[in-house]
Amino acid sequence: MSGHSWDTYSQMEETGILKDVESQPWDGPVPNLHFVSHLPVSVKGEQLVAQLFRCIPERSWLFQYGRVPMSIILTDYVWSRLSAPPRDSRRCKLAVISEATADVKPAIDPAELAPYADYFHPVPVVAGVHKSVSKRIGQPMHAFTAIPYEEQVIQRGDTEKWDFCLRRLFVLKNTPLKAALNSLAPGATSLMKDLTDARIPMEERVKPTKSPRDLTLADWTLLLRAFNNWPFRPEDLMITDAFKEED
Amino acid sequence: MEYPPFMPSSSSSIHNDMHGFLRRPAQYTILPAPLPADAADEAHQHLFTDSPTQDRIAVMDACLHDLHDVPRAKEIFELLRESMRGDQLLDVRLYNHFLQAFYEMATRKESSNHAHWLEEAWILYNEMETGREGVQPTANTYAIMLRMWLRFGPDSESPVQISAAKVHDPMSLLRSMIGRAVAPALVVADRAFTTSEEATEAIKALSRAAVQMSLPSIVNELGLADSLGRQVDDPLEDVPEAIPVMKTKDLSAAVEARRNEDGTVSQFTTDEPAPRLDGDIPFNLETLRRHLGQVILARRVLSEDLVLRQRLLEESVYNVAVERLKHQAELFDQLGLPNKSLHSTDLRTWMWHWHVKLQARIEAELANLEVEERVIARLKRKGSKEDPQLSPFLKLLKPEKLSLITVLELMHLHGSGGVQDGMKTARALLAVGRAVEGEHKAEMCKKNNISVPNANPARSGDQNVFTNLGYRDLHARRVTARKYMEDSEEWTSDWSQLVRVKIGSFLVDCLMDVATVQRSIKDPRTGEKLTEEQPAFFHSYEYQRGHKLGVIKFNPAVAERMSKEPLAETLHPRHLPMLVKPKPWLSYNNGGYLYNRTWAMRFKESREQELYLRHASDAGRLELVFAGLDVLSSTPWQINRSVFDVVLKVWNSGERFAKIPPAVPDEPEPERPPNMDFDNKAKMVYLERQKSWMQTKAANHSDRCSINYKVEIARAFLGDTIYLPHNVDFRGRAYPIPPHLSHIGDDLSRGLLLFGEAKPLGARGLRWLKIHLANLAGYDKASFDERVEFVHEHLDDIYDSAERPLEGGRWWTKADDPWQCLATCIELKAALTSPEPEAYECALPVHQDGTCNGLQHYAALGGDAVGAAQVNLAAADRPSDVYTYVAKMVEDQIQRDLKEDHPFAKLLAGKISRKVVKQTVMTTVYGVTFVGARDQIERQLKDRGDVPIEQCWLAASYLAKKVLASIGDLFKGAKEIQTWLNTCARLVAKAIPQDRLVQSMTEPPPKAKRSNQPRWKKEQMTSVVWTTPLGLPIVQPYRSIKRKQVMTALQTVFISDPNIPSTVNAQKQASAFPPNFIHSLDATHMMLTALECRSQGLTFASVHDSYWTHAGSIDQMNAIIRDTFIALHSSDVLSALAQEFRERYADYKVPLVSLQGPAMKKLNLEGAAAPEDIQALKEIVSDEVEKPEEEEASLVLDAEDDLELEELEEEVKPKKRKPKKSAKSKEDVEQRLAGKFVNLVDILPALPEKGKFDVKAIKESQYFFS
DNA sequence: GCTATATTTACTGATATAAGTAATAGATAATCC
DNA sequence: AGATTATCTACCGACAATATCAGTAAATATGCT
Repeated sequence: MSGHSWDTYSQMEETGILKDVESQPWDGPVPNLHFVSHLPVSVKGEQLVAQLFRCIPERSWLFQYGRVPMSIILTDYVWSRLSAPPRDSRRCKLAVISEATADVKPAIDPAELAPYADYFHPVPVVAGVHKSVSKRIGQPMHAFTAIPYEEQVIQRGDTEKWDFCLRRLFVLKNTPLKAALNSLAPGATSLMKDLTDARIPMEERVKPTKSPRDLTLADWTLLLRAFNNWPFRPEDLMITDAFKEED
Repeated sequence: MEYPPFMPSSSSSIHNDMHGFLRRPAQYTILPAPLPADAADEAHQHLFTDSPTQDRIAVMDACLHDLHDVPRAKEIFELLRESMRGDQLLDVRLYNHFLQAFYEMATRKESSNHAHWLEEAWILYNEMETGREGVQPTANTYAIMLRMWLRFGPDSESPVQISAAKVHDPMSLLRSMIGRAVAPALVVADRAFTTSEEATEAIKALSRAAVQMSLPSIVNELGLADSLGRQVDDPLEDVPEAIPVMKTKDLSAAVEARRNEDGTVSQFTTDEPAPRLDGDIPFNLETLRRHLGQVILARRVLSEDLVLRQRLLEESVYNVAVERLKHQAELFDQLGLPNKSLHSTDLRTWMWHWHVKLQARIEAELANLEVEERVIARLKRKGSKEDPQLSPFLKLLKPEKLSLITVLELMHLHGSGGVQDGMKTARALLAVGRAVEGEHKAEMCKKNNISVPNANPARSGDQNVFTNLGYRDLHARRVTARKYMEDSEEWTSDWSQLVRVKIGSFLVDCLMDVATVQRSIKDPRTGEKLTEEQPAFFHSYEYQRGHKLGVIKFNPAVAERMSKEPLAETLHPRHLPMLVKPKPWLSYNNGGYLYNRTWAMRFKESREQELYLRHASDAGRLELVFAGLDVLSSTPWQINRSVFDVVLKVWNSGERFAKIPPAVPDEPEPERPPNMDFDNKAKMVYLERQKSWMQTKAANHSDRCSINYKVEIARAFLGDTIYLPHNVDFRGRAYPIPPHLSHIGDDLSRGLLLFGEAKPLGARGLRWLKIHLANLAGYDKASFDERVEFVHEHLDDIYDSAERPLEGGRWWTKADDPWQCLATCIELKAALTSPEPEAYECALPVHQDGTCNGLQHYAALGGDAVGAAQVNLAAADRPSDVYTYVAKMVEDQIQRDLKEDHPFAKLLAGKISRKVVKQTVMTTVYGVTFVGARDQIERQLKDRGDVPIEQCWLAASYLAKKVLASIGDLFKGAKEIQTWLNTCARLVAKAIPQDRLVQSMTEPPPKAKRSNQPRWKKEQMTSVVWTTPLGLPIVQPYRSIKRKQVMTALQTVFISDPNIPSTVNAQKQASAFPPNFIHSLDATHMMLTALECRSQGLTFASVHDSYWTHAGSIDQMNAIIRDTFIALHSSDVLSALAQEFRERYADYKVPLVSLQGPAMKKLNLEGAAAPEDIQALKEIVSDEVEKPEEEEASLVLDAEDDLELEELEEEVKPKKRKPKKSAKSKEDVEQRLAGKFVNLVDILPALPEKGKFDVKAIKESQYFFS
């Protein structure tokens, strides 16, 4: 049983372990279920945390029970990506999604989690830096708790669109929006006028020179609204990656 | 051993000659390995040019074109000549080009610059005369200078005074010509003269000079040239090749080109007085050229109208395409429909409009660019690093052509690279750049209307090419033809990847900017119809395993349109069969298509391959390779009309049929499960399905596009005799160059092709036709008699298939190869129902395939009787089937395991079919590993469906071990040889040339850049090179190529610079060597067979190890196949290879550090005498150390640091003496193992012992090839 | 006028990216202390 | 010296990651006598 497998959770339900969990309405109180995880120090860990946040707007996975809080221990590296504010060089897709979906707060003072060897296993092979995965072992750790917002800026069913726009635009994370928009779809530059529309209050408008990395959550929300209203928006948002063919 | 009576044995002299040829003293092409990237020096430039130099040459070439910027060209030219860089690329034709350009500048410019340019020309000519720069005047040179003298010399109407250079009068030029053995007749017929008047003038001038110099023979020759120019064209022109050589008998007797050893034409002699000048027929330059061409090429040149048709075919695609687009657009305009929606749905109309707009845009942008680059050029200092200018390149073609190329290339790339409705940017940019380059080169090829040789140099009736004399003659003729052809062609330089990408990006960027479409959709909310003008293309990115991938995508409106109508417009002439016999291969890059530059070998990204080929070609060692290719290229084909009709019907129906995928998917798109919004698992499954559905759809579409090409090509060539020009891959295997429709293609392509000529079957041929049919139907494991019987039993089905292919029982569609089966059914029925079946003339190719050809060669090499029997090298009553045998071996082992209650044995018992092991057995020749074998078997098990899916993987693991072990047991000889080859390659790849060793130790590490790589690693530049018995040098290309990002208008693209040398990939070199070596052998066998078939008058074609000829000729071909195989393997191929390694790598050293790996030890342990081998290795080491003359072998090289030489010597000396006594101590040996070098040749393992099997036994094996 | 220094520009190399390590995980050569 | 760890994983025939940023080298501007 692995925390990575969706089956694990449905099996837990089947076995009745979660029987005493009371479902709460989304705008109700936090359910009596709390998800705790120590992310594996590997690619899988990053994958998992990203997936979990993306379940929030769809209210899938444990969020069927309501706004289940998550407490997660993770490496400094992943944390910095997850919590990077606008303009930060590490600002990324994950940061925007987590900011949009949940109130993420540090749970433990990172200093309490150091030194690494006192609290964690496995201990790094040697203190020196190795490569890739093993170099991350021994990094300082962070812990946070995320409570999904009652008010979701990502509407149910819109996760795909957010995913799509974020992915495409973060490719050109430091390129002015008016140029970067082009890679969204043919004619997508026309979205720019929605972002600078005179009817929008001045402070809410998004400057065409702003780059994806600098966009605030409000900016993204505006952008996605425009995208959603755009009749020419692309259709297949799910299958967008190139596949390498075999035989 | 004797052939069975029905196999005619060929004349024994041929056999002796071939055996003799294969045992001739070896001639290797040996060149130094490339130097490490950080050690490249000037001397290195001689062999390997760097990219900046290549760019400079290309810019210069482009500047010269149409006198675009002659001063700049000259500037670069002088720089290059001065620095001696890339001088192997500075062809004499380039010098001539400059002379020509100077001449034209002198004639064109109104200003007073005449004298300047003329002076430049004479200076350059004088330089050429000295021969200092490795180039010598050619006929073209003399012609240009003569023309210049006539136009501007003191006797001309407009004399120009030249003071700064020595000017040569006709006498001086003539003297030089004679000195260089250049025939004056060729000079006066040279392409430099554009009109008959000019040529006449030249003849007069030279004649006068000859008279003054008292050279009657020259006077005669020129008189002859004059009269040749007045000959009427030959009325027999169109008679096919059967009448060889020349037309007018008296002329051929009168004129004899005397050829020197190197193939230059020195003189025309005539026994008779010069023919009387015929005043009635005016002198015609073209006529003279054609006649001379025949004399020089010693063969008929192609008739004018055939050439014209081919020329039209090769040059007109773009013209045809543009006409079609235009026509379509006009059609819509004429209909007078302002209706935009109609307008917008037609792809061709769109393309036309893009083309029109793009043309204008290119012109404008190019003008900007030119100004910009001029400014940059003025600002930039000389010598500073600069990107090559683009405008000269873009000026090479007219904007309309650039525009069309861009549009067509982009449309052509639709769906490539696994991108939905789009393409990878990098590929698109390169493709466009390459297309522009190719088109320019083609234009240059077409520029001069030169005679094209027709007949094959290795014509039947010629001297036997395997004899010394015959070979030399072949060589001499080829060199002559080559010189003639090359001197008449424009020289063009190759562009670097960088230039291609930049050109591509310029054009694509323009296109994306201008191309728009009207896109209409229904607003998803309001349902209202919306129309908007949108870009037709857009640039975007996709991700592939977290890696960014730049893509160019089509607007959905365009994509939708494209998925419906496949475009035939994007076909390129280089992708089509030829209407005339391909130009014989005159050298490594001259042959095949008449008006497109084609290479005799397909290179990987490896300059080394090119270099070796060029050297071998220039040294005349490739005669038989070229001759063999010429045989394959000159096999005539035709489209099988009956099959074509059926294909067309099926195609137009759009249905799935006999491997043709349906036009619209026959499976519905997977539905979104309702629970996917909250069930992640369901979502995943859905996405998976969706993805695979899309993939199938894309695959179907690309299949249909490819079939569409085939059908279109077949349609275009219905009723024609066509030819497929061939070249070889780097191992020497031959392939037809046209990629779409050729006999090497899929079943459909093969079914659509027939030999160009039909030949009577005869009794044996009829039998073979039946056997062929059985083979195609999949009934190929039985004896010949049984196969014939099979056909007799299915005659009804066969007749039904032939008569009513679609309406009847469709028996043929169930065959393994349905389309070929249909073709054969039709032929067989036609034969059997004809009044005299045995006299029936049949054009269908009948195949003889080697059974596991790779293993056959291994068995022959190792004299392995057990293996030989398995692959039908030994005679037997019925064919032996390896796959069945191996399956049985595995099954037996499973039965044994069963007794021990092995769980997988229980699961798999009785399920080991032939099919399960087939792929693995086949791929052992390619060195398949355990992992690969397991995957293959897993797939097969899953296919069977009677093994639980979740157990497949482990079961496959269990089976793979057994299968591989069984194969190893069965083909012991093969395994040993494989290991030997692998070990040799591994050692070679780790070896370092001696001079590098000393040098790299001596010179301090360049700029103490922290290198974490040990020096010896960086010095590993040696690829495995060997020479096939036919003389073809083979260079394994595997290196660790470094790619870099380069900036373009759209994005950066990640490309490599093939000119930057990089270290070899030792693992790949080693693992690929066994298959490559075997393939180089089967290629040799095929070539020998092709040559022999030609000399015996058989039509021949091949698909690597499948040899084709007419049914009636099969017996004869079978004899030849066996003869050539025996000849090949009687020459002790492996010893020759070992010997070649010893010579080629004589002074290469292997660092012992790289032999420490377990594989090396294991390899030595695995051998028959494991401990002895180890001991031997140790002995060698101590020998090395003790030999005083082997200084460098005992150099200590620390693995981590680059030590100074002094340090080395100090360290070495004490060690050198010490080990003598303690050589036996294991620790000592091991200690000395680290950080030392041994001679590569000393540690090459001994050849595996050869078994008892005598390869001559195949004479009696019916099923060897069958 | 001319070199020394400051500033700008060009170039190179490193790094992050997405996300069920593409559908899969065992052997082996290479690399670290 | 010996364990650990990246790298394959069937040959050929048709190829191929990229935007951004930090650090450095080179070029230009500024400063100084």
